[in-house]
Amino acid sequence: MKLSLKVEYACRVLAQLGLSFQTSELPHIEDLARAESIPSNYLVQILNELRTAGIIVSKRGKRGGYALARQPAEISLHDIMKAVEGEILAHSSSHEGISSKQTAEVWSAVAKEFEASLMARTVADCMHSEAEDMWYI
Amino acid sequence: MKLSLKVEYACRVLAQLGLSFQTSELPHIEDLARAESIPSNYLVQILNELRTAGIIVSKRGKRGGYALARQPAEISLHDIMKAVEGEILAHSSSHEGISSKQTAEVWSAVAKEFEASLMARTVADCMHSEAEDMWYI
DNA sequence: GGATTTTTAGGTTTGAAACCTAAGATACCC
DNA sequence: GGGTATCTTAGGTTTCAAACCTAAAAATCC
Repeated sequence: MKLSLKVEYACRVLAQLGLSFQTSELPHIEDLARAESIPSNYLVQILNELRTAGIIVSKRGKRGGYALARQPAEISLHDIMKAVEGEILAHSSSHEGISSKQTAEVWSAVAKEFEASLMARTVADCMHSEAEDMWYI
Repeated sequence: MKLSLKVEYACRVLAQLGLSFQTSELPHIEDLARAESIPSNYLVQILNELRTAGIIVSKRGKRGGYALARQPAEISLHDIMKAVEGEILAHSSSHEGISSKQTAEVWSAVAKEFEASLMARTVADCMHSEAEDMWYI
C-alpha cells in the first residue's frame, strides 16, 4: 500500500505554511511550490481542497496568498487525509463471499486504530525545527 | 486511501482455507473462487503469490488443491500484505523540499504503528465462526 | 484601470489494479 | 503408461485514478 504523493504534498505545504504562521506577509503558490519542490499546477488543486475543508484560508489579488486557518498543532494528519483523500482506509463493502463479513470487521478495527494514529500527529510534528540543523556547530 | 481488493481477496481466501485446515480433501481454485465470489482467473495470481511467500502449499494433479502452510492463528495480516503488496505503507523517499525530511519521519512512525496493528490480527480473526449464524434460533 | 494573485473548469498522460486467455507442467488414477 | 484433473506460468486487455498541465475568470490592491 502506498501513501499518495498528494497527501505527502499536503503535509509538506502545511508545514511550510506553519513556518510563516501569524506573520504579515502571506506566501503565495509559487513560493510554496518552490520551497517544497511541488509542481505548482498540482499544488493549486491541493490548496483548493485544503481551503474547502477549512484547514487554510486564502486571499486573492495583490498581497494575496495562503495561511493556516488555525494553529499547526491543531491540524492533524487525520484532518489532512480526510480533506484531500476523502477516506482514511476504505475497504470494499460487498457482502458476497462467505468470509467477507468477518474479514470486513477485522479491517474496520484496523482502520480505527490507523485513524487514531493519524489523529495523534499534527502539522507541528511535520515542521522543520531549526534546532535540528545545529549539528554542524 | 483504499485497501486494495487484492488484499481483501487474499484475506478471504485464506479464511476459507482455514475452514478446511487439516482435512483430507484439498479445495481447489474453483471451489475457493465460488465460496468467496472471487474471479477465479484473478485468484490464480493471488494464490500463486501466497504460495511463493510460503503462506500456503499446493498440490497438483488429480486430488490436488491448496492448503494453509501453518495454523490460521499463525498467519497475520502483516504476512498477507507483505506477500501480495510487497510493502505495507510506503511513502516517497525524496529529500527535496524543506519539510520533506521531517514529514517523512512522522509518516514512518505512523507506518510502524500500522504494521503493529496488522501483526496483531490473523487469519483466524477473519474466519467465519459458526456460532455467529445462530441468531435465527 | 491595470497588475497581481487566487479560483475554477477543463484536458492529458502515465501507470497500476483488476481481470482475462491460453498453452505448458505435473501429479494422480485406472 | 495414457488420460485427465489440477496447478503453473506468461502473457494480454481494460478500466480508472493519480499526477500533472492549460487557460480563462474572478477578486484584490495600488
